[in-house]
Amino acid sequence: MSKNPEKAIWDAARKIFLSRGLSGARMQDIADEAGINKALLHYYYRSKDKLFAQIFEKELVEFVFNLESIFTSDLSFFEKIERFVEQEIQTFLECPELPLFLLNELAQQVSCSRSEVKCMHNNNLRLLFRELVKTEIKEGRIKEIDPDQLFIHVVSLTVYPFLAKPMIQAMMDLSEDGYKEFIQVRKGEICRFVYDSLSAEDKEKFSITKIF
Amino acid sequence: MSKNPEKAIWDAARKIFLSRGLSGARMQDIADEAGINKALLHYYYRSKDKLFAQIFEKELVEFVFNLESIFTSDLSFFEKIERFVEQEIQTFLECPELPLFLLNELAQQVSCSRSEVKCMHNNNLRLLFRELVKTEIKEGRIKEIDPDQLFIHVVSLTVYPFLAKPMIQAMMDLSEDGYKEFIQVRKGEICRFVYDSLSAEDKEKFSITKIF
DNA sequence: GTCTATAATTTGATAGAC
DNA sequence: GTCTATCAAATTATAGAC
Repeated sequence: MSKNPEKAIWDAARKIFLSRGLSGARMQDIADEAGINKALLHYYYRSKDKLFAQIFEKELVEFVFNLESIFTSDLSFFEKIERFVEQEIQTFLECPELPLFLLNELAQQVSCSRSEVKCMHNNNLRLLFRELVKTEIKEGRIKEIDPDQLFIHVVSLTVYPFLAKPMIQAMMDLSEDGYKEFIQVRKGEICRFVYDSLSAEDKEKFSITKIF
Repeated sequence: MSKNPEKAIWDAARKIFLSRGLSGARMQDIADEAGINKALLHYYYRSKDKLFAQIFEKELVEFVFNLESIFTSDLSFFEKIERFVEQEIQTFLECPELPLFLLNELAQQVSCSRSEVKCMHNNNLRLLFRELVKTEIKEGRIKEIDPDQLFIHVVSLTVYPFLAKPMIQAMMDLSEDGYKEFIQVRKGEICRFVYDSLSAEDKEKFSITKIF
């Protein structure tokens, strides 16, 4: 390795874990990627599980934390949403495996009462957003909507295309560049879609046909 | 096992693979789940990889195939979308691990030129939807929008909440029942959100502030 | 067909020289 | 600290009795 071994191992492990997950990753592959010997992994990080746990927690905390700052800024509501979408997309274009990695490993956690999950529960991202939406509704700037559902709307529209990257590429026959182009265009499309929906006049309400 | 062993093994393997993925699954666990001996797994399915490949392909093909029928029905456009959302949600409430399983294993595929992926590429789901949207736009019943983006919008809104189940439960402090309730409510919310957006009057167009 | 026993291989982890 | 060599456990796969 060129840099110090601890850092080299961290970077290598992050790369391998993110692309193959905990159970799919091999210590030998991490060592090779880091350009050092397998024994050094254990010297610096004790075990595979400990190494993974540290990386996973850091990625998760960082990810959640990054989002909070946006909603405390002094931008307008739609600018906040736009900023949110932009930041998510920028993050995931730089590291496309991140969302699938996080969600997949979260789903594998035996106990969901671990510190990382607590950090999500205790974060005020949801509360911040809830207050923002309530205000917008009260002021009559957007339609009535459940803030939690709206939050999931925005996150879904933004994150899903990264989770489904191979499926989207296959269905739409996109090259790597074509996919990135699709995502770039999508940035604006998401904002417009959300804006249109929240600004819509009240017409006859869309009634759910009971099919089942 | 009570039923015939081949079927028992299939069901057990499906369950284990869906919850833990290929690399996380153990042949011993599958044998235990099926109530038979490990050697029988190999007798019926040769190897772990072959067993997995068969199950994965079946799940993927079935999943894609089920969706096509909706868009060839004689429902109205919004009823088709509603039906699509309902069917997806029903499928995933019955098998919540399915979406994460499919997307995760698709992302792990070394070569994305395998038959399963070809089946997606060659399916006409996208083309069917594209024509539907074009017609609606031409007839002036919905706003102008790229059909591909709209398709991903609808799928995102529907599928993401299942992919992010643990995160949503943690953030919103939901029990198992609370989560199901959230999803049920969401069914209507998605339809309304999409309907509102596609029906919105043209106002001043939402301009993307250049932040970066 | 189904089992027990075991082989063959992979893989996480450690001992010990330098 | 870093390496080579090796162990111990886990895991896929098979041989062979019944």
